[in-house]
Amino acid sequence: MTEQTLPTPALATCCTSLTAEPISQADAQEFGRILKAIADPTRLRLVSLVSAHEDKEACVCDLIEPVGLGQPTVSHHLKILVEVGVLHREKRGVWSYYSLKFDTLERIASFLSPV
Amino acid sequence: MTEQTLPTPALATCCTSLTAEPISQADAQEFGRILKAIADPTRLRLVSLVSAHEDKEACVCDLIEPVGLGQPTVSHHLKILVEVGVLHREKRGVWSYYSLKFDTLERIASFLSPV
DNA sequence: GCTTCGTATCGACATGTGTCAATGTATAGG
DNA sequence: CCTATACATTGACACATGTCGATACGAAGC
Repeated sequence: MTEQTLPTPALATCCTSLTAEPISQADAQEFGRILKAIADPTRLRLVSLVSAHEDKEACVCDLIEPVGLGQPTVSHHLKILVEVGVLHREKRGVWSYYSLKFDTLERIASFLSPV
Repeated sequence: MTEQTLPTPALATCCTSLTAEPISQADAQEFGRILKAIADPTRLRLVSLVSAHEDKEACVCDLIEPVGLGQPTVSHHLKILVEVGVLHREKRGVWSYYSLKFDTLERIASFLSPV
């Protein structure tokens, strides 16, 4: 069964830029939320491992060893990344397969990209 | 007098990508450090306000009111942004003028940008 | 030198965060 | 059913972080 991320809190005109004009408090909150999810070494490695993995997806068991943390901790981090829409989770049988949501990452990248 | 940011911890071949291959623990640490500095609503607004301000620079007194926090708090946030090389600080007389360091922001943006 | 003004630093506090061990849940095989 | 497996959730803990008030610092004007 394919799961869904949070309903994107409707805001931020299609392509808000950090440096073009003073961003709103709401935009700051929203982008801060996503950035906070990425701004952790372990989660950066998780995103990296997932997107570089075979078929561009990975289950939890694929990630535990390379990351070197316990299974609950890895699951915890993955949940955070799914919640902000950086990763996508699809459950097949007993396994949870995680994959990258390109558009979210691209939105952040172009937001940060200076004019 | 013009001040200097931390000596960039030499690593990360010119243009590491988050999604191309599994990033090293060191790269994760380094990019996490910068992202953590940006991943705060207040600091996002500060960066935004600075880069959108007249002459693309601003002193602390310009930022206190729009951000709505105390002066020590604003100084604190600015210091964090300078430490990771997102902002540049130049002291002229009694004022500290902060400006954006484009290259750092661009490095982060291209790091996050999916292939 | 004293005062004033713009910033920086310090100490304290509440809150948030990363981690783990233990436990819960759901799917697949026998 | 019973068990084994893969994962999620919970509770607890140490630690980091955002904020403030108070204070220190340093340049400029008198």
